[in-house]
Formats: sequence, C-alpha cells, structure tokens
Amino acid sequence: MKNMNLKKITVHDVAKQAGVSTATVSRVINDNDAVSPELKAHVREVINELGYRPNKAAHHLRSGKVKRVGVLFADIRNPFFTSVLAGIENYLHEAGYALILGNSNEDAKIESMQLQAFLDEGVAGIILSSVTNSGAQYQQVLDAGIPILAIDRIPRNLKVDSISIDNVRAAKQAALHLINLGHEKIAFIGGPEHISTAYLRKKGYLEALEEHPDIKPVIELGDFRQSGGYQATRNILAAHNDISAFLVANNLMTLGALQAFNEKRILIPEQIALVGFDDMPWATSLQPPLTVVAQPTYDMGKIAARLLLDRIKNPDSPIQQVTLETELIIRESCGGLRSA
Amino acid sequence: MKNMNLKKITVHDVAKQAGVSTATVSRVINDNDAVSPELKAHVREVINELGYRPNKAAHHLRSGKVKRVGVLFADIRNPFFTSVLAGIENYLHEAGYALILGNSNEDAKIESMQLQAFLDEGVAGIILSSVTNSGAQYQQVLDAGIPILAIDRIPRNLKVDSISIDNVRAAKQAALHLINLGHEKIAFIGGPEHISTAYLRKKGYLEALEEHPDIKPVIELGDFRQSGGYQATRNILAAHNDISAFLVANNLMTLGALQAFNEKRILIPEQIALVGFDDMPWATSLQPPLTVVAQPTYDMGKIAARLLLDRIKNPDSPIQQVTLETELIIRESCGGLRSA
DNA sequence: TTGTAGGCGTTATCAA
DNA sequence: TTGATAACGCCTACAA
Repeated sequence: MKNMNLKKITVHDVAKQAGVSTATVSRVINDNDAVSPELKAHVREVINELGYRPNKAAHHLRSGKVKRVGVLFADIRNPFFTSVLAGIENYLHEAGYALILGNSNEDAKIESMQLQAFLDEGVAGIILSSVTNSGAQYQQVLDAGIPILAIDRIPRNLKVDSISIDNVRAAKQAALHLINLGHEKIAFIGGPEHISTAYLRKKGYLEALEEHPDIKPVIELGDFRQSGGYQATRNILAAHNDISAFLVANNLMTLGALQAFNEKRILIPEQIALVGFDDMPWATSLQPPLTVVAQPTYDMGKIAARLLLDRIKNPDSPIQQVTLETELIIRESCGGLRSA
Repeated sequence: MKNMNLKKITVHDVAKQAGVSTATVSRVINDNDAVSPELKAHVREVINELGYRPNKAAHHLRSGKVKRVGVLFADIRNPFFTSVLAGIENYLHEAGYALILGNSNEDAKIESMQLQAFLDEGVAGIILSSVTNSGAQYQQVLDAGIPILAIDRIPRNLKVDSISIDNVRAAKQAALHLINLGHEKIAFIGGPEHISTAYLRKKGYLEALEEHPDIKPVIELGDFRQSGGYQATRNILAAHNDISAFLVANNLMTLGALQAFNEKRILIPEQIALVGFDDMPWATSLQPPLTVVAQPTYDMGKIAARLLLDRIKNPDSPIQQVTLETELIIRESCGGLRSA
C-alpha cells in the first residue's frame, strides 16, 4: 500500500536531478574518463541523495563485464571444502565479486552441466576442483574466453593456472615419518586413482617405500568418504595381522579408519600408529590427538581467488602453477609424546 | 586465431535461420503461449542446430525475472553449514536456480553489505541465518519485494518463512537424559545470547532443571567456536570440582570441550558424561562415540530451498514456520553402553 | 497463430 | 569536457 516510492531509480533520474546527461552519470559511476572534479562531486551527491544503485544486469548486457565467479567443487560435503571456500569467499567479497557455488558431486555429467550453467549465468572466471583427470571437456569454457583456475585436483593436459599442494612430497614425508619411527608394516588407504590427489599421494607412499626395500606396500583404495575409509580399514585388518601403522590419504577416510579401530578396540597409538591428511577441527579433540599432514586450506582458497582475478584482469600473462607447502603436524597418534 | 565462430548467437540468428520472427523464437524458448506444435518443433531444432543459449542478463533486464538465490550464513566455516548448504545447493540446482553464497562472519555490518550485494546482483530470494536477533534491518530487502527465508537462527519480530529445530525441546531432552542417568551436577556450555539458537538451548536446559529443583544450573557462555568451548570448559572445571556431566550447545564447542578434557586426562564417560549438539562426521569416530542431539542438516537445507522457491512462485501465500524434529542419538559418551 | 516494434538500464560512439 | 543517440539481447503489447 505504502510502497509508492519503490520504482527503480535509474541513470535518467540521476541525470535529470543533477542537470547532466546520462552519459556523464555513467562516467561518474565508472569513475572513468575525465569528468571535471566539481561535476563528478555533484553527481555523486545526487547519487547518494537519491540512493541510486546501478543495475548490474543492464551493465552486464551492455558492457559484457561481470563481477561474478563460479566455484565448482567435486564434493561440497567434505569439510576440507568448507575451509577453502571460506578463503575464496573472503577474497571475492572484498574484491566486490559475487560467488556462484556449484557441486559436481564427483559426477562428470553434473560437472559439465554446472559449467554450462556458469556460462549461461555469466561468470568472469571459474574455480574448479575437477572430477576427471583429463582436461578435454573444459576446452569449450576456455574457448568462450572464461578462465579456469584448477584447485586441489589438477587435471593433466589442461593449460590453466592451478593451485595445489605437493601431494607426492606430503605423502612421502608422512610415510617416512612412520618408517623412521621403526614401523615395518605400513598400510596405505588411498582414493580413486582418477583423482589426481589420490594418485599422487599413493605415489608418495610408494616412493618412501622404495627407499626401504624391506618394507612391502599394503594398499587399499577407498572412495575418499568416511564409509570408504571404514571399509578399507576393515579389509586391511582382515587380510593382515601384522600391520603396525596406517597412512590415510584423506580426512573423511581417516574418520572411517578411526571408527573401525574403535569397534575392534584397537588402541592408538599403542597397537597401531596413525597419520591422517588435513588438519581438521577435530584433530586436536581426538584421543590421542591426531598426527596429520596439514594443508593451508583457507589460504589456498584466498590465493586461488587472487590468482583467478589476476588472470581475469590480465588474460595473456603467463600461466601459473602454485604449489603450497604442507606441514606434518606431529601429535600423539604415532606414539612417543604420550609419556612426556 | 581459430575462434571465428564464437560470436554470440541470438534470437535474431535463430529467427532468421528458422524463417520466423524473434517473437516466435522467444515464445518457444519460454515454452509460452500457443505456438503451433510443428513450428515449435522446428524452432527447437534450429536452436539445437545453432547451439543457441539465451542471454540471461538480457532476459533479466527485460523481464525482471531471475533464477538466482542468495544464501547468507553467519559462519561459513562451521561444518554444520556445509551440510545444510549441500542440501540447499542440491535443490536449487535441480530447480535450475543459481546459488550466490555470502558469509556474514557473525558481523552485522558485513551482513547488511552482503544483503545489499544480493540486491544489486539481483536475486529472486534469500536464505539467511541472521547475525542479530531483531528483524528491523531486513525490512528494506522485504520492501524491495525479495522474500527472505530464515534458517536455523530466527530473528524475533520478523514476519518471514522460517525453518529451524525446536531448540528448547532438543536441549531439554538432552538435559533430562543426563538427569535420568542420575547426574546431579550438570554444566551447560551455551553460546552468545543474541543468537536465537543459543538463547533457546539455554532455555531448554533451564526448563529441564526447573523440574528438578535440587539440581542447580552451572552455565558458561562461549562463542560457538572451538576455542570458546575449550575456554568455557576450563573455566567450569576450575570453578567446580563436582561436575559429573556436560551439555554443550554446539558442535565446535563440543570439540573444544573434548580438547580440554583430554588435556586434563579426564575420562569420558567414566569421570564426566558428555552430550553434544549436531551429529557431525566425527561423532562416531571419537572414543567413546559421542551422544548428540542430531539435527537433520541436509534435509533442512533442501526444505529451506523448497520453501523459498514456493514463496517466490507464490508471494501471497500464508507465512510458514517449519520446525524439524531432532533426535537424541545415544552412543557411549554418557556411559552405559560400554559394558555391553 | 504469428509478426512488428518499442523499451528494459546501461554504456560506447560520435559529435559538439 | 559534455551530450545526444544507438545499440546490448530479450520480451511483450499490439496489430495483423
């Protein structure tokens, strides 16, 4: 009834009120060319006075420019994602960009639908943790002039900026930690081989063992989810009775392993030493606190967003592959500190 | 060099190729009026043939319609959020809506900036877990004709659709569980009082105690984060030496409490019984597995999205306040099952 | 049932 | 430095 005044205010209203042309208003909005400082100030005043807000759809349509980024993750329910996303969101927000979120749910079909949706919606760039390992299906996005930033999982043969950790080195370091502690039967729970992080972490584990030929690999592959870690752990426990240490290649699978250990009343670290991936909130709340390979998740998100916006501003600069340091945080799940 | 053919295809191209007018093409796109079936089929063929995709910015500008929803959470880093978000994303994606994500980070200033950004960006509706407890600052959004769906935290005095759990009942049930187990010194770790869930859960705890006048409340308020739960637990432990049970009103604070118990080598459930909020992935991986008040987070997200889209389609239907059932999942952190 | 034409709010071109 | 004007791609009276 009383909302008489909610008809949208446009450049025309501002122009009329300020006694200038719409062109001038537009120039002021975009802080563009050389509008005389006095005029600029005056127009700004009128803009505030009227509470004018530019229409982004019209801006987009006319100029072709958008301040909007698509973020497409393979598994939105993994807490690893939450932290990375928070970093991305923080950076984008401060840069005045909107964040469009998608979940491919580890499904290549859905992934390509989501990418298409991003294109339809109009995004200036895309941050992607890809489902598959080959980069072919992303070419049409690139051809449309939309840059992609690959995060965490980096498809082969895709010439785009990327940010990840050194997965081989991280896993190798964790495995060597267990070896140096004297373990000779070390099981590895990995993920689906088509996921680059899974493949590379397994490689790191194997590289560590190659330096110690007397230690034979024991490998079981899960699905990077809790249930998969649980099942893989049970399988290993059933097939071997002499394993003294586990290296688990992902956060949720580590929870699954713990669940299996608890059920069998296996004590950590007395009976089995455990190293997990990702320093998640619960790591310090477990008893014993968990030794983990920590990734700088939040910073990873921030840097990813920064790299992408750089690319958007500068489409022809050389491609960057950023690798972040991981840290092996030694707590008590491999023993040693407990007696201290 | 070779991208000659990436000039955008428009309704005009389709119209020309199909030998019809742009109006007809538009009607076919929107599956609208009565275009003769044959013509419709023919135009559709041409659309596929040319790979035509409607320009959403133009559509939005001209028609005023958008298939885009803003989601604004108070703390994007809380894993509770991840699960709710996944539910929202799933529903929106299937309905052909894009999801714009924002994080207010428990800051009312940022919250209103984000809301303004949503308005500027153009959204058809907003899902909001609000930072403050009073609804005044949301009126301008509502006045702009954009519906809000309040989720989890429901501001007072705001006449909008909402979805939440019965926080009073949930906390009361948890407290009564501890009382029925024979505990007479039960500490409660709550959250900031201006957050509705925090306030209501504390109320539930107090209501339970009112039924047992011999039990005196012991309350410490944290910040809903891990460090807050840790500190609150330490405070209680320092001030009382006869507490036999803890009820912690949020997931991350429960992790903080656990951390404090571990540090002091306090055994759960032998020395202290513990009930937490939210059935998070780690609950079953803890030793002992955690007794919790479980919220249907994923479904909460799905239902939230559905309610909002209903509202968008039907702006004048009566306001709905949906309350979801919680479940007290009894595991082993209050004792009892361990010997089984 | 189909077509014509004007305009959504902005920006870019051109002229003044 | 500023203004008039024509698009951007689409939708929707209105006319046929």
